[in-house]
Amino acid sequence: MAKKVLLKDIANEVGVSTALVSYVLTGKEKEARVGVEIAAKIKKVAKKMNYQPNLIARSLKSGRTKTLGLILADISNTFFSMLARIIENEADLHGYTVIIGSSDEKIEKSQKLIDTFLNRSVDGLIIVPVEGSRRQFNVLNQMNVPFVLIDRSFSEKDANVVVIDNRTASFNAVNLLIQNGYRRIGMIAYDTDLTHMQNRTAGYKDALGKNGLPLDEQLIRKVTYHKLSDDVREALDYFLTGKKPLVDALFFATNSISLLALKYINGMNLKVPDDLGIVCFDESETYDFFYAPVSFVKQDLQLIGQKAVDRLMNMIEGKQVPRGPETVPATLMIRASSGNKKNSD
Amino acid sequence: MAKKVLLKDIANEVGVSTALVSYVLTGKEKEARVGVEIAAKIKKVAKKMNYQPNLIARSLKSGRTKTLGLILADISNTFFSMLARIIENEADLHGYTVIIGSSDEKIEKSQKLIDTFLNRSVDGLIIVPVEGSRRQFNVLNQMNVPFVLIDRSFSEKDANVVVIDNRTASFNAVNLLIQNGYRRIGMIAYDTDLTHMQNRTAGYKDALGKNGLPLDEQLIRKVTYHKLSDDVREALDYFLTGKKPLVDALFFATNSISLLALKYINGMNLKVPDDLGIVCFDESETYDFFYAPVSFVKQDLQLIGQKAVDRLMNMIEGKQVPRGPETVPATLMIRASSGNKKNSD
DNA sequence: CTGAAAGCGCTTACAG
DNA sequence: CTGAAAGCGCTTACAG
Repeated sequence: MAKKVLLKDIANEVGVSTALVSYVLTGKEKEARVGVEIAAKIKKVAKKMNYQPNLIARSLKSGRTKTLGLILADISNTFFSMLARIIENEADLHGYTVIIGSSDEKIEKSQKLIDTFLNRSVDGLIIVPVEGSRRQFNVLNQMNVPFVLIDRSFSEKDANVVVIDNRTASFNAVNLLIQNGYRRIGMIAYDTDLTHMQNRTAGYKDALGKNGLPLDEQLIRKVTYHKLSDDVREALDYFLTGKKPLVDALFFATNSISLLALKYINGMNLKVPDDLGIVCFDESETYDFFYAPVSFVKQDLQLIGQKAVDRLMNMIEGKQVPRGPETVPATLMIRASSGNKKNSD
Repeated sequence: MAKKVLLKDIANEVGVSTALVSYVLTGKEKEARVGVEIAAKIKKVAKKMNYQPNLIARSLKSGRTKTLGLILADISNTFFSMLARIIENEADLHGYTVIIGSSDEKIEKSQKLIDTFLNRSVDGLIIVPVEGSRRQFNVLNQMNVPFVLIDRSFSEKDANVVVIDNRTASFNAVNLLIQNGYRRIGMIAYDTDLTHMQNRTAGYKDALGKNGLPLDEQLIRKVTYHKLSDDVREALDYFLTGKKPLVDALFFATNSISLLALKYINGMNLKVPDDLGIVCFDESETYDFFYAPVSFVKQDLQLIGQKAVDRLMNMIEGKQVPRGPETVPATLMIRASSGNKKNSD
């Protein structure tokens, strides 16, 4: 690299100490009561020489890097890449840069990313937590590292979480299917203790209960992230390929599940929404292209990203942050896939 | 944050100087000829105390950050988020962390990201260059900053570019349509001087010429990124909504164009591939869901990411890098949307 | 109002 | 084989 211009160069040029230059260039000329003329001259010279501070040096001294670490499940999944984009924008508004990593839903990867980011002295972390990784956050808490969880958490009382109201969102989705005349509604969900899944399942049950429909636990099929494709296929076969289908509608608990399921259903000998009603979770471009445009639960990603960054900023600056999860509303987008199947009844 | 354990702490614990600890922990015990026993002890204690080096301090001293800057057009676009994922993985294999930013195809944003990344002392940059931003790279060259361009460039002679063979890929796509009986083939492309577009257009012309079809410049419609939706719609209306359609097949030059076009065509009163053959550029989940699964040019993103990172690593390490662009092959994925329309002729 | 100096946590020539 | 010390480029109490 070429020789960069340093504080010292400016100091020499102007004929003052580096201290003055530093004060002026970091906006502390008032506190340090730097002479007005000298301050003006320093600014002018700095500009002329196109001075760019060495942020590494500044960080070493200040202990702050103006950098956030963001750990997602998978940046190549649209849901997360959109979130990443928003978080980068929000962070930038506060003068922060973001480092991103994908955990692939694996504890070890998540831990490795946390370690890497801490070694790089990030000022705070935004994390989509992985099943079974609770310990990681106890450690972070002990270390006093500012962090906020997004999308999911481990318990309702977790202090620093920004999530949608999954239970209500899920209730609305399933309730829509019921209102539209479907009666045997199956669900495909992840097999995990994370709260977002728990709540989505709870919302499903709420909707059945509220409408006086019986709960059949067999109609909630659990799938595993690491063999998702097979599991989804198996679940759909279970639901639909018997002599008489077990369900007349399905609710998919995430966009990754939805994508695979829709692809498989696309090749099946049945018609959505007449033979099968569908509501999915999370947005996807593909929903528009399914022959019956897909109804889905839309999360307000902008708001999630914004709240997560705001909250983290407050923690970093040592401000008091309200305890308990921060909940953001979700919207049910009603399209063709969810009925009206039996309006004529 | 909690008190971190420092080199000094280990030195005190073992009863040696920080120099020895540093040598041992950075694998220089051989060169520094540290005693075998003392080395073993240092390692043991470091492990016991869970020492994590302060990478900021190391960077300040060494002048290297083991960080790469990655500037994409838009991380929320699947094409780029998949690429980002691959580049992160590849960089990690070399012990590097990646900072990502989205330029939104704007020169100023791209410049701002470059400045931010340089201030953070990244060791190198991987950049998807923006229309009209050529100057940025002259400056980087002067500053001796290692960087490689991906996906596009400014001229064929550009030294550090990793791209697919766009001209051939495009030729193959259009040639397929012609082989399948289509005769009046339109193209929607970006209005830009960047080489990838130039080459995709050239490939289109090659295919017409090779097959003895006349070139009608009116059938190449140029659209602008910043009003893409309107422009694509306008182009499609031009092509298809006259009394007699002007084309019987269309070639879309990027996935962003493809997505909008397919959505619009989905609502039109015509049948793919019978009334209209289609080939798109770049992969998309949505292509599977279009009623006639879409044929497309598939880039080898893994190879692009890998070559880009490898090349950058070599530059960073001061190795000789071969001049000229590095070209990666593309694959034509043939599905339903591209015909055979007129096989019966 | 301004300068000399310490210090952030490392790495690495240098001396012994 | 090992230690004392300089230095990376900043920031900031301290002294004057």
